[in-house]
Amino acid sequence: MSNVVIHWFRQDLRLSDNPALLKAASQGKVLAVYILDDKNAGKDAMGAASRLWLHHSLSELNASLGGKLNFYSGDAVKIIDMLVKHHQAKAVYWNRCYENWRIKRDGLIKENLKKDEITSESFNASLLFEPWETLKSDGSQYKIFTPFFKNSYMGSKQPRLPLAQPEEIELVRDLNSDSLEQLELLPKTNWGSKISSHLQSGEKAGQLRLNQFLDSGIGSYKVGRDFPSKSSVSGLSPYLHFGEISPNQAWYAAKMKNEDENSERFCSELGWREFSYSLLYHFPELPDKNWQAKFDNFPWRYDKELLEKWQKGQTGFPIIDAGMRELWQTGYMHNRVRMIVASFLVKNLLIDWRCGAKWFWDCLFDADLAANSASWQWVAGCGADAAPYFRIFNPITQGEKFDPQGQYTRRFVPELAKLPDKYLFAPWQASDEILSKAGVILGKNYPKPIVDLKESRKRALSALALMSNPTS
DNA sequence: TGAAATGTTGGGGCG
DNA sequence: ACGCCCCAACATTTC
Repeated sequence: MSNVVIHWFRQDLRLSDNPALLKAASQGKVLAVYILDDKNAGKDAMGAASRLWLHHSLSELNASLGGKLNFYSGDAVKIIDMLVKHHQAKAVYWNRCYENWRIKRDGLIKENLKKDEITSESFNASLLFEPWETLKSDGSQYKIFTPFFKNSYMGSKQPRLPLAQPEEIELVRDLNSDSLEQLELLPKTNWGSKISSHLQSGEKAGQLRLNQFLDSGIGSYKVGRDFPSKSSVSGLSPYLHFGEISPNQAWYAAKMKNEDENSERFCSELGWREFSYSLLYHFPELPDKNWQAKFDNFPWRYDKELLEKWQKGQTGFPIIDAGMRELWQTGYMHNRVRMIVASFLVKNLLIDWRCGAKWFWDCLFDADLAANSASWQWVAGCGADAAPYFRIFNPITQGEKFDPQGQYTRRFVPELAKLPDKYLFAPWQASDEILSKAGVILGKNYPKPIVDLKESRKRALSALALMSNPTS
């Protein structure tokens, strides 16, 4: 047997605070691999934006490994087996993932390795606490966020402190591996080249983003995070998703910076990420099935035309269109706006939350099965600790409240840039004179609203009320 | 991590 | 000075 061990990179595309890599580096020569496994992912295979981000992230990781990262594409079960045999590896190390398809696949791989008497060990590198560590005292999972977070994250138990990166990794190359380009992660459309300018992936970029957030964002996080034109949010979601930084690094960096309401709020947002993972782990069908079964017969309306108008940012509601265009153009959407556009799709258009989740899955750099599924279910009202069915955002009010000067909306809906603030979020209410002065022709260079807010709100309320209480 | 409808209060105009 | 109406402004309830 050789002195080769395998470190299998997955959602841990970093060198620092990487328990499995640290272990591997201490055990022998390391064959570092990344496997693009669309076969086992099936319907949960990555979307276009994720792949683009991943491509550049892998490129960065490869560079930091001196070009010695090995790429493969295909069924990881077969590829790991092949690699172990070919290199006579004595051990395989990786950090755990929590999507159902990955859990199943990794379990199978672990079994196979055990049969062949090859050491394998997995670690936690993606969560502050794993789903089986955050159970209630009776062994069941938390269904409400506040006690989940309070008892699991604000008690005596502290998350693991971040680990240093291995001092030295002796890397070995597999000359039969693919090149990064052969994974074909880059989009072939020209959407890809435009959106690439909004992308800074990799561990270094993640650390930089974290430091920028600590310097200029976190100080006003609690209030500022609701305003899409401010840069108070962390912007860390894609880095956390791909493991370019760890939640432990973010958690302790925030706590070290300050222990005030702002850092507390940021940590609780990390908590929501953990809550989503807990939900996904204990209810693997979270991406496909209503967490609350009473929604199973809800009369969603499938309207392709309306769905497409929402996707393209042509709904006639400026704050909605701004958000949807931000998503398409930048691979990102501000959290407050995500809630507004999601509420609009699900409640005003009565379109199934899964249609929205699917679009986000394809368009977001930070697309994350746990967070995306849990958040859509939260907005739709069918999730755990979800928004009550009667909470329906008014896109006019929300725009006025959270983008009062309209910088955000004007940036992504430039055809309305000259409208005065007063009418920016409801252009159809402006007089012909004001509209023409601003160069706006409704139905021509900006759409008329695709639904009546008041009517659609009423329609949603009665449908949801009927579902909640079908007898009355 | 809402919004709209409804209820209450209090100041000002006015006969 | 008084009652009455109007209507913000705020509070409470309901969906």
